[in-house]
Amino acid sequence: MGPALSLRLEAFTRLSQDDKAAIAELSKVSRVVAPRRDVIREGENPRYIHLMVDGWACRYKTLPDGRRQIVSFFVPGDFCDLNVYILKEMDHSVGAITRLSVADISRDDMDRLTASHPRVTQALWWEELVNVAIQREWTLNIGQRTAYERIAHLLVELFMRLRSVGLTQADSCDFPLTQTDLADATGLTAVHVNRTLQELRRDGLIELEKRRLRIPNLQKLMDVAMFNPNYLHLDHEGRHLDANE
Amino acid sequence: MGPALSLRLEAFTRLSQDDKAAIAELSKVSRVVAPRRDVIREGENPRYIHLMVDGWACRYKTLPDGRRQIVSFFVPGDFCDLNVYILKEMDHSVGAITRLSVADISRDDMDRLTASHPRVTQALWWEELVNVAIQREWTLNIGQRTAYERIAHLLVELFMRLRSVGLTQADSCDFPLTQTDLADATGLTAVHVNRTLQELRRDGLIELEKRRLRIPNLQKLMDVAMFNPNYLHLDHEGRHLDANE
DNA sequence: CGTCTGGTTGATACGACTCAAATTTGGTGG
DNA sequence: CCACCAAATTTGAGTCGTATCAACCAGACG
Repeated sequence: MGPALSLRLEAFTRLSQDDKAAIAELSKVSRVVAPRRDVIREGENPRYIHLMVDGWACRYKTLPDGRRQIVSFFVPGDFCDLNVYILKEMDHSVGAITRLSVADISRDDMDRLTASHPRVTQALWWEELVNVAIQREWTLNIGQRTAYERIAHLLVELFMRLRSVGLTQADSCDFPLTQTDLADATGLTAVHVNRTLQELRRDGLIELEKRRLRIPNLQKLMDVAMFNPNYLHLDHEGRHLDANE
Repeated sequence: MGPALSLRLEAFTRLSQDDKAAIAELSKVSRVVAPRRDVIREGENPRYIHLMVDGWACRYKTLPDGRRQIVSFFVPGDFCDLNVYILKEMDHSVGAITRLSVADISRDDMDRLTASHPRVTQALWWEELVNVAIQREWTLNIGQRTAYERIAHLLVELFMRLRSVGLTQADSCDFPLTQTDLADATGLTAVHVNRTLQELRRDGLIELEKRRLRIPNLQKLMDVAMFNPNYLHLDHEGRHLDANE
Protein backbone atom coordinates (compact mmCIF):
# COMPACT_ATOMS: atom_id res chain seq x y z
CA MET A 1 0.00 0.00 0.00
CA GLY A 2 1.60 3.17 -1.21
CA PRO A 3 -0.29 5.59 1.02
CA ALA A 4 1.49 4.98 4.31
CA LEU A 5 4.73 4.62 2.43
CA SER A 6 4.51 7.95 0.70
CA LEU A 7 3.27 9.59 3.86
CA ARG A 8 6.31 8.36 5.67
CA LEU A 9 8.79 9.58 3.12
CA GLU A 10 6.99 12.84 2.74
CA ALA A 11 7.59 13.47 6.38
CA PHE A 12 11.02 14.40 5.15
CA THR A 13 10.75 15.89 1.70
CA ARG A 14 7.82 16.68 -0.46
CA LEU A 15 7.92 14.37 -3.42
CA SER A 16 6.83 15.20 -6.92
CA GLN A 17 4.25 13.15 -8.77
CA ASP A 18 7.14 11.70 -10.70
CA ASP A 19 8.98 10.75 -7.52
CA LYS A 20 5.88 9.06 -6.20
CA ALA A 21 5.31 7.20 -9.44
CA ALA A 22 8.86 5.89 -9.37
CA ILE A 23 8.43 4.69 -5.81
CA ALA A 24 5.11 3.09 -6.60
CA GLU A 25 6.75 1.28 -9.49
CA LEU A 26 9.31 -0.29 -7.19
CA SER A 27 6.85 -0.89 -4.38
CA LYS A 28 5.11 -3.70 -6.19
CA VAL A 29 4.93 -6.47 -3.69
CA SER A 30 7.18 -9.28 -4.73
CA ARG A 31 6.41 -11.64 -1.92
CA VAL A 32 4.39 -12.15 1.20
CA VAL A 33 6.05 -13.34 4.37
CA ALA A 34 3.98 -15.25 6.91
CA PRO A 35 3.86 -14.05 10.52
CA ARG A 36 6.89 -15.10 12.55
CA ARG A 37 8.93 -16.03 9.49
CA ASP A 38 12.16 -14.29 8.58
CA VAL A 39 12.62 -11.84 5.73
CA ILE A 40 16.37 -12.24 5.89
CA ARG A 41 18.73 -13.75 8.42
CA GLU A 42 21.93 -12.68 10.08
CA GLY A 43 24.90 -14.03 8.19
CA GLU A 44 23.16 -14.03 4.85
CA ASN A 45 24.41 -12.03 1.96
CA PRO A 46 21.81 -9.39 1.18
CA ARG A 47 21.02 -9.31 -2.50
CA TYR A 48 18.01 -7.04 -2.32
CA ILE A 49 16.88 -4.01 -0.46
CA HIS A 50 13.76 -5.03 1.38
CA LEU A 51 10.98 -2.57 1.25
CA MET A 52 8.29 -3.29 3.82
CA VAL A 53 5.13 -2.38 1.98
CA ASP A 54 2.62 -3.51 4.57
CA GLY A 55 2.59 -5.18 7.96
CA TRP A 56 4.78 -5.12 11.03
CA ALA A 57 8.30 -6.50 11.21
CA CYS A 58 11.31 -6.28 13.45
CA ARG A 59 15.06 -6.38 13.32
CA TYR A 60 16.59 -8.68 15.88
CA LYS A 61 19.91 -10.07 16.96
CA THR A 62 20.61 -13.23 18.86
CA LEU A 63 23.40 -14.52 21.05
CA PRO A 64 24.90 -17.98 20.57
CA ASP A 65 23.01 -19.27 23.61
CA GLY A 66 19.66 -18.17 22.24
CA ARG A 67 19.06 -14.88 24.01
CA ARG A 68 17.25 -12.60 21.59
CA GLN A 69 17.00 -8.85 21.33
CA ILE A 70 14.61 -7.02 19.06
CA VAL A 71 16.52 -3.89 18.17
CA SER A 72 13.83 -2.10 16.19
CA PHE A 73 10.38 -2.37 14.77
CA PHE A 74 9.17 -1.65 11.29
CA VAL A 75 5.62 -0.40 11.37
CA PRO A 76 3.54 -0.04 8.21
CA GLY A 77 4.93 2.82 6.17
CA ASP A 78 8.44 2.36 7.38
CA PHE A 79 10.54 2.01 4.40
CA CYS A 80 13.47 -0.28 4.20
CA ASP A 81 16.93 -1.17 5.11
CA LEU A 82 19.77 0.35 3.15
CA ASN A 83 22.25 -2.02 4.71
CA VAL A 84 22.78 -3.75 1.44
CA TYR A 85 24.94 -0.82 0.50
CA ILE A 86 27.64 -1.67 2.96
CA LEU A 87 27.07 -5.15 4.13
CA LYS A 88 28.67 -8.18 2.71
CA GLU A 89 26.82 -10.02 5.37
CA MET A 90 23.80 -9.14 7.46
CA ASP A 91 24.69 -8.42 11.09
CA HIS A 92 21.09 -8.92 12.16
CA SER A 93 17.90 -10.61 11.03
CA VAL A 94 14.60 -9.16 9.94
CA GLY A 95 11.50 -11.06 10.96
CA ALA A 96 7.82 -10.59 10.20
CA ILE A 97 5.51 -9.92 13.13
CA THR A 98 2.30 -9.95 11.14
CA ARG A 99 1.67 -11.13 7.62
CA LEU A 100 4.09 -8.94 5.71
CA SER A 101 4.18 -7.67 2.15
CA VAL A 102 7.71 -7.12 0.92
CA ALA A 103 9.08 -5.65 -2.26
CA ASP A 104 12.57 -6.93 -2.99
CA ILE A 105 14.42 -4.23 -4.86
CA SER A 106 17.65 -5.00 -6.62
CA ARG A 107 20.59 -2.77 -6.02
CA ASP A 108 20.54 -1.76 -9.66
CA ASP A 109 16.92 -0.69 -9.52
CA MET A 110 17.58 1.26 -6.38
CA ASP A 111 20.59 2.94 -7.94
CA ARG A 112 18.47 3.92 -10.91
CA LEU A 113 15.79 5.32 -8.66
CA THR A 114 18.15 7.41 -6.60
CA ALA A 115 20.11 8.60 -9.61
CA SER A 116 17.02 10.05 -11.26
CA HIS A 117 15.17 11.10 -8.12
CA PRO A 118 17.45 13.02 -5.79
CA ARG A 119 14.61 13.92 -3.47
CA VAL A 120 13.90 10.28 -2.92
CA THR A 121 17.54 9.70 -2.08
CA GLN A 122 17.42 12.52 0.37
CA ALA A 123 14.25 11.17 1.94
CA LEU A 124 15.82 7.73 2.26
CA TRP A 125 18.86 9.06 4.03
CA TRP A 126 16.76 11.16 6.30
CA GLU A 127 14.78 8.10 7.20
CA GLU A 128 18.04 6.34 7.96
CA LEU A 129 19.19 9.16 10.24
CA VAL A 130 15.91 9.07 12.11
CA ASN A 131 16.39 5.34 12.51
CA VAL A 132 19.74 5.93 14.21
CA ALA A 133 18.12 8.50 16.47
CA ILE A 134 15.50 5.94 17.44
CA GLN A 135 18.20 3.37 18.06
CA ARG A 136 19.96 5.79 20.39
CA GLU A 137 16.74 6.38 22.27
CA TRP A 138 16.33 2.62 22.68
CA THR A 139 19.79 2.47 24.19
CA LEU A 140 18.72 5.09 26.71
CA ASN A 141 15.43 3.33 27.25
CA ILE A 142 16.92 -0.06 28.02
CA GLY A 143 19.92 1.32 29.85
CA GLN A 144 18.21 3.72 32.21
CA ARG A 145 14.48 3.33 32.45
CA THR A 146 12.71 0.98 34.83
CA ALA A 147 10.49 -1.75 33.41
CA TYR A 148 7.40 0.38 33.96
CA GLU A 149 8.84 3.47 32.29
CA ARG A 150 10.45 1.41 29.58
CA ILE A 151 7.31 -0.29 28.39
CA ALA A 152 5.40 2.96 28.65
CA HIS A 153 8.03 4.60 26.48
CA LEU A 154 7.92 1.92 23.83
CA LEU A 155 4.14 2.08 23.66
CA VAL A 156 4.20 5.84 23.24
CA GLU A 157 6.86 5.63 20.55
CA LEU A 158 4.94 3.09 18.54
CA PHE A 159 1.72 5.01 18.92
CA MET A 160 3.29 8.22 17.73
CA ARG A 161 4.98 6.56 14.80
CA LEU A 162 1.71 4.99 13.76
CA ARG A 163 -0.09 8.27 14.20
CA SER A 164 2.40 10.07 11.98
CA VAL A 165 1.36 7.87 9.08
CA GLY A 166 -2.34 7.97 9.88
CA LEU A 167 -2.65 4.50 11.35
CA THR A 168 -4.29 5.45 14.63
CA GLN A 169 -7.93 6.06 15.42
CA ALA A 170 -8.29 8.79 18.04
CA ASP A 171 -6.63 7.23 21.08
CA SER A 172 -6.19 3.69 19.86
CA CYS A 173 -4.40 1.59 17.27
CA ASP A 174 -3.84 -1.94 16.10
CA PHE A 175 -1.13 -3.57 18.13
CA PRO A 176 0.02 -6.99 16.95
CA LEU A 177 2.97 -7.41 19.31
CA THR A 178 2.83 -10.24 21.82
CA GLN A 179 4.13 -9.86 25.34
CA THR A 180 7.09 -11.95 24.28
CA ASP A 181 7.83 -9.45 21.52
CA LEU A 182 7.68 -6.62 24.04
CA ALA A 183 9.98 -8.60 26.32
CA ASP A 184 12.54 -9.17 23.57
CA ALA A 185 12.41 -5.50 22.64
CA THR A 186 12.78 -4.15 26.16
CA GLY A 187 15.29 -6.61 27.55
CA LEU A 188 12.80 -7.91 30.09
CA THR A 189 11.24 -11.33 30.54
CA ALA A 190 7.78 -12.04 29.25
CA VAL A 191 6.59 -12.71 32.79
CA HIS A 192 7.77 -9.35 33.97
CA VAL A 193 6.28 -7.62 30.95
CA ASN A 194 2.98 -9.24 31.81
CA ARG A 195 3.06 -7.96 35.35
CA THR A 196 4.15 -4.51 34.27
CA LEU A 197 1.38 -4.26 31.69
CA GLN A 198 -1.05 -5.11 34.44
CA GLU A 199 0.31 -2.26 36.49
CA LEU A 200 -0.05 0.12 33.57
CA ARG A 201 -3.62 -1.05 33.12
CA ARG A 202 -4.37 -0.75 36.81
CA ASP A 203 -3.06 2.81 36.72
CA GLY A 204 -5.43 3.60 33.87
CA LEU A 205 -2.59 4.43 31.50
CA ILE A 206 -3.35 1.85 28.83
CA GLU A 207 -5.92 -0.61 27.66
CA LEU A 208 -4.47 -3.51 25.73
CA GLU A 209 -6.32 -6.56 24.56
CA LYS A 210 -7.16 -8.45 21.44
CA ARG A 211 -4.29 -6.83 19.58
CA ARG A 212 -5.69 -3.35 20.19
CA LEU A 213 -3.98 -0.67 22.19
CA ARG A 214 -5.82 2.28 23.66
CA ILE A 215 -4.11 5.15 25.40
CA PRO A 216 -6.80 7.16 27.19
CA ASN A 217 -4.45 9.97 28.16
CA LEU A 218 -1.36 10.16 25.97
CA GLN A 219 0.15 13.04 27.90
CA LYS A 220 -0.01 11.11 31.15
CA LEU A 221 1.67 8.09 29.59
CA MET A 222 4.33 10.34 28.07
CA ASP A 223 4.96 11.82 31.48
CA VAL A 224 5.55 8.52 33.22
CA ALA A 225 7.76 7.43 30.31
CA MET A 226 9.63 10.73 30.32
CA PHE A 227 8.95 10.72 26.62
CA ASN A 228 10.55 13.51 24.63
CA PRO A 229 9.41 13.23 21.02
CA ASN A 230 12.35 15.21 19.68
CA TYR A 231 14.23 12.08 18.57
CA LEU A 232 11.51 11.12 16.12
CA HIS A 233 12.10 14.35 14.23
CA LEU A 234 8.51 14.50 13.13
CA ASP A 235 8.74 18.24 12.65
CA HIS A 236 11.08 18.13 9.72
CA GLU A 237 10.98 20.82 7.09
CA GLY A 238 9.64 18.32 4.58
CA ARG A 239 6.32 18.75 6.27
CA HIS A 240 6.25 22.31 5.02
CA LEU A 241 7.72 22.02 1.55
CA ASP A 242 6.29 20.65 -1.61
CA ALA A 243 8.21 19.80 -4.71
CA ASN A 244 5.09 20.26 -6.77
CA GLU A 245 4.65 23.89 -5.92
CA MET B 1 45.73 14.50 13.02
CA GLY B 2 44.88 13.34 9.55
CA PRO B 3 46.40 9.87 9.77
CA ALA B 4 43.81 8.17 11.93
CA LEU B 5 41.12 10.10 10.17
CA SER B 6 42.09 9.01 6.70
CA LEU B 7 42.68 5.49 7.91
CA ARG B 8 39.18 5.38 9.24
CA LEU B 9 37.53 6.64 6.10
CA GLU B 10 39.69 4.46 3.97
CA ALA B 11 38.32 1.49 5.76
CA PHE B 12 35.39 2.09 3.46
CA THR B 13 36.66 3.52 0.21
CA ARG B 14 40.08 4.19 -1.06
CA LEU B 15 40.48 7.91 -1.38
CA SER B 16 42.49 9.75 -3.99
CA GLN B 17 45.22 12.20 -3.08
CA ASP B 18 42.77 14.89 -4.01
CA ASP B 19 40.11 13.47 -1.71
CA LYS B 20 42.59 13.37 1.12
CA ALA B 21 43.72 16.91 0.49
CA ALA B 22 40.15 18.14 0.59
CA ILE B 23 39.55 16.37 3.88
CA ALA B 24 42.78 17.69 5.33
CA GLU B 25 41.73 21.18 4.34
CA LEU B 26 38.52 20.88 6.32
CA SER B 27 40.14 19.03 9.20
CA LYS B 28 41.98 22.07 10.43
CA VAL B 29 41.26 22.17 14.11
CA SER B 30 39.02 25.08 14.88
CA ARG B 31 38.81 24.62 18.61
CA VAL B 32 39.93 22.53 21.52
CA VAL B 33 37.43 21.25 24.04
CA ALA B 34 38.57 20.55 27.59
CA PRO B 35 37.94 17.11 29.10
CA ARG B 36 34.40 16.69 30.43
CA ARG B 37 33.12 19.74 28.61
CA ASP B 38 30.41 19.54 25.98
CA VAL B 39 30.92 19.97 22.26
CA ILE B 40 27.22 20.52 21.73
CA ARG B 41 24.16 19.99 23.88
CA GLU B 42 20.78 18.42 23.41
CA GLY B 43 18.24 21.02 22.40
CA GLU B 44 20.75 23.22 20.65
CA ASN B 45 20.48 24.05 17.02
CA PRO B 46 23.46 22.50 15.25
CA ARG B 47 25.13 25.01 12.96
CA TYR B 48 28.23 22.98 12.21
CA ILE B 49 29.18 19.44 11.52
CA HIS B 50 31.62 18.48 14.23
CA LEU B 51 34.60 16.56 13.07
CA MET B 52 36.49 14.95 15.92
CA VAL B 53 40.07 15.30 14.86
CA ASP B 54 41.74 13.96 17.97
CA GLY B 55 40.74 12.68 21.40
CA TRP B 56 37.87 10.70 22.82
CA ALA B 57 34.29 11.89 23.07
CA CYS B 58 30.86 10.46 23.63
CA ARG B 59 27.27 11.02 22.70
CA TYR B 60 24.93 10.94 25.64
CA LYS B 61 21.33 11.47 26.53
CA THR B 62 19.84 12.36 29.87
CA LEU B 63 16.48 11.96 31.54
CA PRO B 64 14.78 14.84 33.34
CA ASP B 65 15.73 13.35 36.71
CA GLY B 66 19.41 13.23 35.85
CA ARG B 67 19.89 9.63 34.79
CA ARG B 68 22.47 9.62 32.02
CA GLN B 69 23.17 7.18 29.23
CA ILE B 70 26.23 7.30 27.02
CA VAL B 71 24.94 5.99 23.72
CA SER B 72 28.21 5.88 21.82
CA PHE B 73 31.86 6.73 21.91
CA PHE B 74 33.94 8.59 19.42
CA VAL B 75 37.48 7.31 19.45
CA PRO B 76 40.30 9.10 17.63
CA GLY B 77 39.78 8.75 13.93
CA ASP B 78 36.04 8.55 14.17
CA PHE B 79 34.67 11.12 11.94
CA CYS B 80 31.66 13.14 12.73
CA ASP B 81 28.01 13.45 13.10
CA LEU B 82 25.91 14.13 10.04
CA ASN B 83 22.89 14.91 12.16
CA VAL B 84 23.01 18.50 11.13
CA TYR B 85 21.47 17.38 7.89
CA ILE B 86 18.17 16.53 9.46
CA LEU B 87 18.08 18.00 12.87
CA LYS B 88 16.58 21.30 13.71
CA GLU B 89 17.51 20.47 17.22
CA MET B 90 20.01 18.05 18.71
CA ASP B 91 18.33 15.06 20.33
CA HIS B 92 21.48 14.25 22.29
CA SER B 93 24.65 15.88 23.56
CA VAL B 94 28.25 15.31 22.60
CA GLY B 95 30.80 15.56 25.38
CA ALA B 96 34.57 15.38 25.46
CA ILE B 97 36.13 12.57 27.46
CA THR B 98 39.72 13.70 26.96
CA ARG B 99 41.06 16.95 25.65
CA LEU B 100 39.44 17.06 22.25
CA SER B 101 40.37 18.74 18.98
CA VAL B 102 37.36 19.61 16.92
CA ALA B 103 36.97 21.01 13.45
CA ASP B 104 33.65 22.77 13.02
CA ILE B 105 32.61 22.46 9.41
CA SER B 106 29.85 24.59 8.03
CA ARG B 107 27.12 22.95 6.11
CA ASP B 108 28.16 24.86 3.00
CA ASP B 109 31.72 23.64 3.22
CA MET B 110 30.50 20.11 3.71
CA ASP B 111 28.18 20.40 0.76
CA ARG B 112 31.06 21.61 -1.38
CA LEU B 113 33.24 18.75 -0.23
CA THR B 114 30.70 16.09 -0.98
CA ALA B 115 29.66 17.65 -4.27
CA SER B 116 33.19 17.48 -5.62
CA HIS B 117 34.32 14.31 -3.90
CA PRO B 118 31.76 11.56 -4.31
CA ARG B 119 34.00 8.98 -2.73
CA VAL B 120 34.15 11.02 0.42
CA THR B 121 30.37 11.22 0.47
CA GLN B 122 30.19 7.50 0.07
CA ALA B 123 32.69 6.97 2.86
CA LEU B 124 30.75 9.28 5.16
CA TRP B 125 27.54 7.41 4.59
CA TRP B 126 29.23 4.10 5.11
CA GLU B 127 30.58 5.38 8.36
CA GLU B 128 27.06 6.40 9.32
CA LEU B 129 25.70 2.97 8.50
CA VAL B 130 28.39 1.34 10.61
CA ASN B 131 27.43 3.67 13.42
CA VAL B 132 23.87 2.40 13.28
CA ALA B 133 25.13 -1.14 13.32
CA ILE B 134 27.15 -0.36 16.44
CA GLN B 135 24.13 1.26 18.02
CA ARG B 136 22.12 -1.89 17.37
CA GLU B 137 24.82 -3.99 18.96
CA TRP B 138 24.71 -1.75 22.03
CA THR B 139 20.99 -2.36 22.26
CA LEU B 140 21.69 -6.09 22.29
CA ASN B 141 24.54 -5.62 24.72
CA ILE B 142 22.55 -3.68 27.28
CA GLY B 143 19.35 -5.61 26.74
CA GLN B 144 20.68 -9.14 26.97
CA ARG B 145 24.17 -9.48 28.32
CA THR B 146 25.04 -9.72 32.01
CA ALA B 147 27.24 -7.06 33.59
CA TYR B 148 30.30 -9.26 33.18
CA GLU B 149 29.66 -10.03 29.51
CA ARG B 150 28.55 -6.51 28.84
CA ILE B 151 31.68 -4.82 30.05
CA ALA B 152 33.83 -7.42 28.34
CA HIS B 153 31.99 -6.73 25.12
CA LEU B 154 32.45 -2.98 25.35
CA LEU B 155 36.16 -3.37 26.03
CA VAL B 156 36.61 -5.66 23.05
CA GLU B 157 34.68 -3.31 20.80
CA LEU B 158 36.75 -0.31 21.78
CA PHE B 159 39.98 -2.24 21.45
CA MET B 160 39.09 -3.44 17.97
CA ARG B 161 38.00 -0.02 16.84
CA LEU B 162 41.24 1.47 18.08
CA ARG B 163 43.22 -1.31 16.45
CA SER B 164 41.56 -0.69 13.11
CA VAL B 165 43.05 2.79 13.06
CA GLY B 166 46.42 1.77 14.41
CA LEU B 167 45.99 3.08 17.94
CA THR B 168 46.87 -0.11 19.79
CA GLN B 169 50.25 -1.48 20.76
CA ALA B 170 50.25 -5.27 20.60
CA ASP B 171 47.73 -6.22 23.28
CA SER B 172 47.24 -2.84 24.93
CA CYS B 173 45.92 0.63 24.31
CA ASP B 174 45.28 3.97 25.96
CA PHE B 175 42.00 3.91 27.78
CA PRO B 176 40.82 7.24 29.18
CA LEU B 177 37.35 6.14 30.33
CA THR B 178 36.55 6.27 34.02
CA GLN B 179 34.48 3.62 35.71
CA THR B 180 31.66 6.13 35.81
CA ASP B 181 31.89 6.48 32.03
CA LEU B 182 31.73 2.71 31.69
CA ALA B 183 28.74 2.69 34.02
CA ASP B 184 26.89 5.31 32.01
CA ALA B 185 27.62 3.45 28.81
CA THR B 186 26.55 0.03 30.05
CA GLY B 187 23.53 1.00 32.11
CA LEU B 188 25.16 -0.24 35.31
CA THR B 189 26.17 1.64 38.44
CA ALA B 190 29.76 2.71 38.97
CA VAL B 191 29.95 0.47 42.01
CA HIS B 192 28.91 -2.57 40.07
CA VAL B 193 31.27 -1.72 37.23
CA ASN B 194 34.06 -1.57 39.77
CA ARG B 195 33.27 -5.02 41.12
CA THR B 196 32.85 -6.47 37.68
CA LEU B 197 36.17 -5.09 36.50
CA GLN B 198 37.76 -6.74 39.49
CA GLU B 199 36.24 -10.03 38.44
CA LEU B 200 37.56 -9.60 34.92
CA ARG B 201 41.00 -8.84 36.33
CA ARG B 202 40.85 -11.80 38.71
CA ASP B 203 39.98 -14.04 35.77
CA GLY B 204 43.05 -12.77 33.93
CA LEU B 205 40.98 -11.34 31.11
CA ILE B 206 42.09 -7.74 31.40
CA GLU B 207 44.60 -5.48 33.05
CA LEU B 208 43.37 -1.94 33.52
CA GLU B 209 45.13 0.78 35.43
CA LYS B 210 46.46 4.25 34.96
CA ARG B 211 44.34 4.78 31.86
CA ARG B 212 45.92 1.80 30.09
CA LEU B 213 44.05 -1.30 29.05
CA ARG B 214 45.80 -4.59 28.34
CA ILE B 215 44.01 -7.63 26.98
CA PRO B 216 46.39 -10.58 27.36
CA ASN B 217 44.17 -12.95 25.41
CA LEU B 218 41.78 -11.20 23.10
CA GLN B 219 40.14 -14.38 21.92
CA LYS B 220 39.30 -15.42 25.45
CA LEU B 221 37.74 -12.04 26.18
CA MET B 222 35.79 -12.21 22.94
CA ASP B 223 34.50 -15.62 23.94
CA VAL B 224 33.16 -14.52 27.30
CA ALA B 225 31.61 -11.45 25.64
CA MET B 226 30.17 -13.54 22.83
CA PHE B 227 31.73 -10.95 20.59
CA ASN B 228 30.98 -11.26 16.91
CA PRO B 229 32.92 -8.60 15.02
CA ASN B 230 30.64 -8.69 12.02
CA TYR B 231 28.75 -5.56 13.07
CA LEU B 232 31.87 -3.42 12.81
CA HIS B 233 32.10 -4.23 9.12
CA LEU B 234 35.85 -3.94 9.17
CA ASP B 235 36.15 -6.16 6.14
CA HIS B 236 34.62 -3.75 3.71
CA GLU B 237 35.68 -3.72 0.10
CA GLY B 238 37.30 -0.33 0.59
CA ARG B 239 40.17 -2.19 2.18
CA HIS B 240 40.90 -3.77 -1.16
CA LEU B 241 40.28 -0.94 -3.59
CA ASP B 242 42.28 2.13 -4.32
CA ALA B 243 41.06 5.14 -6.18
CA ASN B 244 44.62 5.97 -7.17
CA GLU B 245 45.18 2.82 -9.14
C1' DC C 1 48.69 20.32 52.96
C1' DG C 2 43.58 20.40 52.02
C1' DT C 3 40.56 19.29 48.37
C1' DC C 4 38.75 16.78 44.66
C1' DT C 5 38.08 13.07 41.58
C1' DG C 6 38.24 8.34 40.87
C1' DG C 7 38.44 3.96 42.80
C1' DT C 8 37.35 0.47 46.45
C1' DT C 9 34.76 -1.92 50.10
C1' DG C 10 30.77 -3.48 53.04
C1' DA C 11 25.98 -4.08 54.31
C1' DT C 12 21.45 -4.15 52.84
C1' DA C 13 17.36 -3.74 49.72
C1' DC C 14 14.78 -4.47 45.80
C1' DG C 15 13.59 -5.03 40.83
C1' DA C 16 13.56 -8.37 37.76
C1' DC C 17 14.43 -13.34 36.82
C1' DT C 18 13.45 -18.36 37.13
C1' DC C 19 10.70 -22.19 37.24
C1' DA C 20 6.43 -24.22 37.15
C1' DA C 21 1.71 -24.60 36.41
C1' DA C 22 -2.88 -22.99 35.33
C1' DT C 23 -5.88 -20.46 32.40
C1' DT C 24 -7.42 -18.13 28.39
C1' DT C 25 -7.41 -17.18 23.53
C1' DG C 26 -7.31 -18.16 18.77
C1' DG C 27 -7.04 -21.01 15.05
C1' DT C 28 -8.05 -25.55 12.64
C1' DG C 29 -10.33 -29.43 11.12
C1' DG C 30 -13.99 -32.70 11.63
C1' DC D 1 -20.45 -25.37 15.48
C1' DC D 2 -17.83 -27.86 18.51
C1' DA D 3 -13.42 -30.37 19.87
C1' DC D 4 -8.96 -29.89 19.96
C1' DC D 5 -4.40 -27.99 20.09
C1' DA D 6 -0.93 -24.55 20.23
C1' DA D 7 0.16 -20.05 21.45
C1' DA D 8 -0.32 -16.40 24.55
C1' DT D 9 -1.37 -14.75 28.98
C1' DT D 10 -1.63 -15.05 33.88
C1' DT D 11 -0.41 -16.42 38.60
C1' DG D 12 2.58 -17.95 42.52
C1' DA D 13 6.79 -18.82 45.09
C1' DG D 14 11.46 -18.40 45.61
C1' DT D 15 16.07 -16.58 44.06
C1' DC D 16 19.62 -13.58 42.36
C1' DG D 17 21.89 -9.82 40.01
C1' DT D 18 22.38 -5.33 40.47
C1' DA D 19 21.24 -1.04 42.95
C1' DT D 20 21.60 1.77 47.01
C1' DC D 21 23.78 4.02 50.68
C1' DA D 22 27.66 5.05 53.15
C1' DA D 23 32.29 5.03 54.20
C1' DC D 24 37.05 4.99 53.22
C1' DC D 25 41.34 5.30 50.42
C1' DA D 26 44.74 6.97 46.93
C1' DG D 27 46.66 9.91 43.89
C1' DA D 28 46.59 14.53 41.41
C1' DC D 29 46.61 19.16 41.87
C1' DG D 30 46.60 23.96 43.32
